[in-house]
Amino acid sequence: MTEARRPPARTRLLDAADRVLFEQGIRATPVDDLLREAGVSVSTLYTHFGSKDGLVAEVLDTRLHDWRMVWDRCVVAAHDDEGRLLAIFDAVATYREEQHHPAGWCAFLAAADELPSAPAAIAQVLASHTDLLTERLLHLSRPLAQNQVKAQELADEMALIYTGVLASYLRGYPGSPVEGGRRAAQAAVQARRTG
Amino acid sequence: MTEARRPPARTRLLDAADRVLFEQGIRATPVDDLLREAGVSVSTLYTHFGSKDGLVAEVLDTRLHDWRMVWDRCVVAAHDDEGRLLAIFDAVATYREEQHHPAGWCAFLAAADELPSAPAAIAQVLASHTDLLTERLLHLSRPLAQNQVKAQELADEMALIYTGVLASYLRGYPGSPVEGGRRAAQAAVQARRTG
DNA sequence: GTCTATAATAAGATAGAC
DNA sequence: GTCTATCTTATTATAGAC
Repeated sequence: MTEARRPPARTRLLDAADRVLFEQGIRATPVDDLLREAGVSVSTLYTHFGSKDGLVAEVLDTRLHDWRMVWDRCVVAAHDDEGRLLAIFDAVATYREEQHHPAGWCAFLAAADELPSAPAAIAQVLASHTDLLTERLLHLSRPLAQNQVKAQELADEMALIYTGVLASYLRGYPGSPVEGGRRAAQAAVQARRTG
Repeated sequence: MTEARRPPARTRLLDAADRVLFEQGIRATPVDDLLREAGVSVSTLYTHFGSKDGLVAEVLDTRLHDWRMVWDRCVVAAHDDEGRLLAIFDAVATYREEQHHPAGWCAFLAAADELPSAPAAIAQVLASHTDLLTERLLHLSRPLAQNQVKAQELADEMALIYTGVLASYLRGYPGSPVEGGRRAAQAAVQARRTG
């Protein structure tokens, strides 16, 4: 049996944090759990990341990068304007299945809730995530709206529905939020077409 | 000047907890902050509520009671089926303005995120809140849908949008979630009418 | 019986010495 | 990487005031 080479401690810690933090809750997870899960020592954490918050910031950064790529891919795969706007729901489903664990809801919103006085590193990732969301949704809404105001309204509704899908995983209801989200988004698009 | 009578320590602590816990974050708020804010001693907390979680459970219970009443009022004030379904957004606006502080997002979702291994008392309030939401939305959706399946779909979309409105306060975008939520909900109702 | 004040205990985050 | 020390926080215990 060829033995798999063990990744460096820094990588193992990042992976463990990504796996555990957002299932157990950020604050609910003691650093000891992460250290045990990763098989690293306390010093590894504090020399590489400075603090638990520093580790969280790096994990969030990786997640933002992954999310952006998945969303990119799904937008490109769509074949018309409506499909490109609705691609965010494909992206949510894909991201949860492929990239990260189907448990948990949204790492960014969880961080916003649990770390209200977040250090700059975390606050900045959250802001980048929100910027990506708002700018891209507005961009994708434009072709489907008669004017700039209507486009902004549609984009806001999309952000609302998307956020609702994520938070519904936390609530545990409805059972398949992505499907309901897609239906609600289609209705919003259609309303702008007929109205 | 007639001096206002000071409410009992138990009440002061409940009020302080309701004010502070969901603005600062549940876990981010040390009990000392609540004690100082309420002007009570440590023993008061532990004799009356048993633990910080016990206090949280009681505050959530009060909030559920208040929310149910506000929602009731707004449903009764509406004058047609669509208005009664959409009344949940009036209720959100009213609840935030009148009953509780406009900061913070949703006490129940925050508790679900921050206290994943919640004691029974808290888990039960959260379940009651979700039950109220799902049952009432389904009830109010029935007159607007041709059959039971469509009614359930509409109710799911409403729950999604409602949850999105609340979580949008956490995200800080869109700026006026209630308005976008109402538009999205109207589109969902209309889609079920035309489709 | 309700409340306060204070100290002791235990767990967790952080930091540094080795 | 281990070990130890410090700081914060939740919790409990003790003792006393109204």
